[in-house]
Amino acid sequence: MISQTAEYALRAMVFLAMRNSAATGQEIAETTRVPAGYLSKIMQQLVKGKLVNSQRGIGGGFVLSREPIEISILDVVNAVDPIDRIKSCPLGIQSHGFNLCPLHKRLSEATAHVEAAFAASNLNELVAESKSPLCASVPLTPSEAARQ
Amino acid sequence: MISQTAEYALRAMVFLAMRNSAATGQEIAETTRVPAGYLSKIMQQLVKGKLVNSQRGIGGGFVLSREPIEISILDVVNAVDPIDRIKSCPLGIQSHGFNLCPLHKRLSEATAHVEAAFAASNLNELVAESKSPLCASVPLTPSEAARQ
DNA sequence: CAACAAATGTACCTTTATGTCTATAATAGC
DNA sequence: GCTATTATAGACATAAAGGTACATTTGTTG
Repeated sequence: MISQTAEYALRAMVFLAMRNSAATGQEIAETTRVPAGYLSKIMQQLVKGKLVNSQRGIGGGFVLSREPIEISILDVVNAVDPIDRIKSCPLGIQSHGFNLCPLHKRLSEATAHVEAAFAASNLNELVAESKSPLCASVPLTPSEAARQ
Repeated sequence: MISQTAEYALRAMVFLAMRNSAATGQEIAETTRVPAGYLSKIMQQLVKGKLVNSQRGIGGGFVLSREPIEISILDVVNAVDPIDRIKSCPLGIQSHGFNLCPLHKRLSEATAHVEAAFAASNLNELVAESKSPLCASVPLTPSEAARQ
């Protein structure tokens, strides 16, 4: 449904939303169980997407650039892994203007619905319903780790 | 949203649904603009998934194994590229039984909705609304071809 | 200013998805 | 049985996603 990268980005953003202070890449990586090196790349994308601010040096780290309620799941996903909505049929008929064939109409509708759901949800909701930071307060069992 | 492979599989299935006779891999590939070699692998997956029957030799090819109305988009997608619905939080907490954290709950709901939409749609619908075979009755313009 | 802590940038590696090619096996018609 | 035609199977190639490692830059602190 969403890429691994988007999943990682969402975990990091939810984690940041639960904190009031800056968090280092290391902290985020450990808590959200994302490979540290890879996370740093993702964080850079989030910085470029203006969703987080970064600060180097001691006491530095990453902070949300605006209130959690102002950031949707869609914002996060789009920052790292843009959903490209089907707008014209990939098979290329334009004889009906920009109509899509029935198949691609349905695929496009499904995408649109997911986009709408993601756009309607914000980080504040996710935090408000959480007691523990994400789901990460319990270590993975070996079989769970294998499934990752 | 769906993989390239699933997209190809769907095109092939819609094409088959519009025909009453068997179609060879070559025919399907040309009409649906799928690389012939790759399509043949996909067709094999559809055979294994019991969605189509195959017949070798002269006059052979592929045919739907049951009525188009009996085949959903979800059937096709699952045959080639199983959607793995999030059932337990990938971060591995089970302290609330099998509850998901709010983030993964939403992702799971989005997936479920797409699955339901795909399950509710059948090949017959797609064909009934189509005049031309898929959207493929008009050749691609160079710019469209580039976008593929 | 020196030393350190953190993000940033870059190069490389691994795995998976996508695509190509060739050989093999089955089927029908002759 | 022979041949043409078709699917099947597998090896191989390429591209993209995911992941690792390390050097570089920037800011903070003393």
